[in-house]
Amino acid sequence: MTQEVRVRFAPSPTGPLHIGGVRTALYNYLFAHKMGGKFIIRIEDTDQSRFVPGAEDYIRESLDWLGIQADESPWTSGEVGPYRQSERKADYMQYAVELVEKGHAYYAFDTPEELEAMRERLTAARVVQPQYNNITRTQMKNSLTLPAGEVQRRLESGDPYVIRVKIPRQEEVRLKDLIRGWVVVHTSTLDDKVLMKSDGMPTYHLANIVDDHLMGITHVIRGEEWLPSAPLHVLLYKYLGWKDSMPEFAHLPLLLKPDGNGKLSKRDGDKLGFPVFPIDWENQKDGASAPGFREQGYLPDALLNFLAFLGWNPGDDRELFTKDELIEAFSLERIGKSGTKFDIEKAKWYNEQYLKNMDNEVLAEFIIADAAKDGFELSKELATAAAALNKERVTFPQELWPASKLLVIAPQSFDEKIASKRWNQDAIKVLNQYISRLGDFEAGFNPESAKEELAAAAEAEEIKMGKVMQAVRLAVTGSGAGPDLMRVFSILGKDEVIKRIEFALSELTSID
RNA sequence: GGUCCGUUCGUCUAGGGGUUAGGACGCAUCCCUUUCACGGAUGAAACACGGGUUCGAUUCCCGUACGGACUACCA
Repeated sequence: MTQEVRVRFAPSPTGPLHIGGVRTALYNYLFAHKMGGKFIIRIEDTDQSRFVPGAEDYIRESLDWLGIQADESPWTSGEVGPYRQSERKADYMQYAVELVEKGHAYYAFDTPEELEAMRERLTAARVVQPQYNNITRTQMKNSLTLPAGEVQRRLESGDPYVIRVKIPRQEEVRLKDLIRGWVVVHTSTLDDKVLMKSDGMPTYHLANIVDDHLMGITHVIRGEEWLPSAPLHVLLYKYLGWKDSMPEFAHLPLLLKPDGNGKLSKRDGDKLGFPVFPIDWENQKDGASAPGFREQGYLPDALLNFLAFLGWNPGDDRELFTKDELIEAFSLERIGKSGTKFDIEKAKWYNEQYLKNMDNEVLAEFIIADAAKDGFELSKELATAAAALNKERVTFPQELWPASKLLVIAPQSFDEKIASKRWNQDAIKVLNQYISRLGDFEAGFNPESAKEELAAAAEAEEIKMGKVMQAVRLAVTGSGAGPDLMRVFSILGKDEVIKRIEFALSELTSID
C-alpha cells in the first residue's frame, strides 16, 4: 500500500521570509505535485518573544506572488488544522507528559541564573561543551534529582519548570537522509533539549514532531541547519511510539553568500545590491525595511525557475522550465549535497529570458502605468509597439518606459559627443533631402519604406547611407545608440520624423 | 573546541574506473548590424591535496586541508 505523500513548509513569523526559505517551500511544493500529494503550510509561532506582526501576511503574500499555493494552510481549509501552532497549544503538553511518564523526559526547575552558573562552572573546568546532558543533569534541579515529594510540591505550587528530553547515555541514532544517505550520531554528543518551555509553549523539536505526526506528514524537506537536531527528532518519534510512521527526511543544502563564505544573509544583499527577500518588507514595529525581488522587477516565473536550479537540476541541458515542467522533472534524488552560492547575474539572465517571451500586450500595461506616473497617457497601440521594440533590450519591466521615452518625447538636446563626431555637411544634406522626399511621400510609412526613402535621399546626394546613419539617429532621438531606427521611424510616423529632423537641423551646427 | 555535513571552470552544475571532463551564467574575441542590445560562432577557465585499491582513478577507500551547519526555555 502506498500512502499519499504529504509534505509541509513550516516557517516562523519572525520576520520576512528569506529567499532560502522560499526555495525550501518551492521544493516541497514541487515534490508534492510531482507525487500527486499534498503541500501544507504550517505557521510555527511558538516563540512569543520573537513574533513579528505582519510576518505571517508577508509569508502568505510572497508565496502567493510566486504561485506556490498550499493545499492546506491557516488561510485555506484542511482536515488536520489548525495550521498555526499557537492555536494547537493544548495538544503539546499531553505528549510531553506522556514522555515523562514513559521515562524519556523529566521536569527541570533550574532558573536561567542557575543554568548560566552551570555553564560558567563547566567552562571554568575546561569542559568543551557546557551543556545540560546525561552527565550534568545529575547536579541540577530536576525530577531526576529532587525527591518525588518536592517535585510534586513544586509542580502544584506553580513553580516555573520546563520539560527536558532524557537523552540516553550510550546509543547510536541512525537516520536515512534522502539526500545524504545514512547519518549516524552518538547520543553522548546530544544534550537534553527543552521540549516544553516554562511559558507552556512547546519548543520547535516537540511541536514539530507532534504536528508532523498528527498531520500525516510523509516527507520532511527542510534546510540543512536542521540536520544536527534530526537525531533528536528520530528519538522522539521512537519514544512517542510513532517510529513506524516516521516521515522520511531530506535536508537541503544551504544558500551561501555570493562572495566569500557563509550563509546568505540580508547584509549580503545590502552590500552587493540585490534583494534576499521575495517582496518588499517593512517591519511595522521598528520600521526596518528590506527590498524584495518583486519590486525590483523580477518576474515570478523567472525567479521560481532560478530558485529551482539552485541546488537541483534535471540532469540534461535544459534550463528554462515552466512551473508545470519543473513539477514534471523534479526529484529529490537530483538535489545536490553541497551549499550553493547565490549568483544574482544568473537570476537576471532568467528574467531577461522570461521578459522577452512575454506578450507585448502584457508588457504594454507596465509601460502605460509607468508613463502615467510621469504624466504621459500612452495608447495601447503605442505601448504595445514600444514593448516589442524594447523587450529584448532590458532586464526588468520598469526599464521599458525609460527605453520607450524616445517614442513619446522629442529630443530637447543632443548627445554632444556624437554630434561633434557625426554632425557634418553630408548628414545635413541627406537629412534635408530626406524630409523633402518625406513631405511628398504618400504610400504607407513603415520600416521598409522609411529605409528606402532614406537610401534614396542618400543616393541623390551621392553619399553612402551608412556614413550618416549615426547623425540621422542623433537628429531623431538625440542619442547615438538605441533600438532599430527604422522601426522607431515607423512608430513615430512620418510627420513627427520630419518635425524632429527640422528641429535638429535648426539646433545643431555642423563640424565642417 | 566538539558533533555532523560537504568539496568538478570565478559561479550554478553534468558526468563517472579508461572522456578532447559536457552545458549554462559571467568574461574575451569575431560575425550579424546604422548604433546599443539581441542572436550566432569561437576562446580562456575546473576534478582541493596526500596516500591506498587497481593494468588504470577526477570517479572507490582512508587521511589531511578547506568550507558550511549546529552547539538557547530561537526556529
